[in-house]
Amino acid sequence: MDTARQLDTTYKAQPPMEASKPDTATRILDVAERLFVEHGFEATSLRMITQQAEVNLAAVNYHFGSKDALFESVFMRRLTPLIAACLAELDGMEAQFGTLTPEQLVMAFIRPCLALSKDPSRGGALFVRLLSRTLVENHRLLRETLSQQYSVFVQRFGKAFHRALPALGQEDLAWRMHFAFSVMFNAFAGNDVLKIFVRSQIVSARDPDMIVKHLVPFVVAGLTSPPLR
Amino acid sequence: MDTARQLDTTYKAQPPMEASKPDTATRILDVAERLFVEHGFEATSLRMITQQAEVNLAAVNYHFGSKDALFESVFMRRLTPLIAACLAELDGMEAQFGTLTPEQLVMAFIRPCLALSKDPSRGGALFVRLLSRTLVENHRLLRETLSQQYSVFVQRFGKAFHRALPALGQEDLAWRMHFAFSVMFNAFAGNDVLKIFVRSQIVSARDPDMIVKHLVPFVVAGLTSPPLR
DNA sequence: GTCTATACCGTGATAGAC
DNA sequence: GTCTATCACGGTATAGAC
Repeated sequence: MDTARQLDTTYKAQPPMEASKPDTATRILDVAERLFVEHGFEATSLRMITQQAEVNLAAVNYHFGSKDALFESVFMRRLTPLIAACLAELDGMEAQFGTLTPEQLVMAFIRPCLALSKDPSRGGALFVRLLSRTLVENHRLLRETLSQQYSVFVQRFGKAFHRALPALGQEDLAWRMHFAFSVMFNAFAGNDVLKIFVRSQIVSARDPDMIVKHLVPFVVAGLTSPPLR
Repeated sequence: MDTARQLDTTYKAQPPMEASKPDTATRILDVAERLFVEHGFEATSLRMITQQAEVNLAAVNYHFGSKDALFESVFMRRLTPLIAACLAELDGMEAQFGTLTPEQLVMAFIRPCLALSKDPSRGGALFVRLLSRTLVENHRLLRETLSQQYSVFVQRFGKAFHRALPALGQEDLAWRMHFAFSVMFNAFAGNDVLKIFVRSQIVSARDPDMIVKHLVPFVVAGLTSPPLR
């Protein structure tokens, strides 16, 4: 078919009615992303993915190697730019303000997350949920890949936090960063820990701006409380 | 075999060398608990469980109905007493001190968790990890069961928090409780959000007392920060 | 290089004999 | 209560078509 089009370009160079299909690998990624978000990793079968993507079952293993590797690809396609955006935001704010306040630091991380959650073309709010949930759940598939690729992120933010909170010792600071990112990832994951027990209409509001409005003061208060001892 | 023993009780009423085996259902529960903690739910097959428990494969479905229901049983065997212990702790402290401080409230929840994590006969630290991780991950298997059975827990603690933090509005309070329990469950889950990125020897310390020492001030600071607006 | 059809083995579940 | 046999479905590997 491609050769035919090349030979006779007058005969519809692009099929007019048929929406220009992305290539096989991209179709798989798009469908897999949606299904992983909707049903979770385990509950999504390769046969569901390949059927909706209109590709052969074996195409997944050909292009990605395994279901695990496919998940990693789906995940990294979004996370890599997000991490870069966070680092850029941090650099930009430090260039503008010098040493940042804890609140500014928290916002340097949160703002790109908010932007991503409002951009449907990059997965939108649903993907932020998948992303956060995967980080919170400490997914076996991502432990090695992430620690190799994104140690810069923690080192960079770690230094910034150390400058913003000079009164804290190394150990104290490490714990607080750990807790702070726990809350933030959990908030974006949208898993209402308390809604498991009782339906709380208030907290289950999915509006990201609403989350941030309450989240930031909580985290900043925890970070800036008096040093231990 | 049972009939033989009943007819001739002189012939070893209890086999002497053989350690008295718990019944089938209990053996399944014990082995399943250990394997679920070690390998996770999906990675643990019924064939692994029944083999180590020395029971037939079909015994699981006979006694529990399904793998999902087995997980629920494993889980509830530990969670039900834990919830009861938290409520008892709260009642006891209120009887002693009247209206509690936010720190006392947090401790009313944390102390029973600590006790459980130090009791190997009830699953110990490993089970607390499974429990917290399951809550954090918002496991599909537990959503309905939990919200039905344990709404008392949130209602009871909600009232106590409301009395301890009278300056906060309903909405503000709900968010802060949500964040507070997020951090606490996450801490006990032992999923170091930051260790995903970089190996932090400091935070990865699994000593529960160490966790609490840093966790409580962080949570209390977040809870007691000035009301919004 | 890409894609397809198909076979393989492990999984959870279940019916029916004992 | 327990066991055997069998089922449909899961991820994966591979041989071969284009």
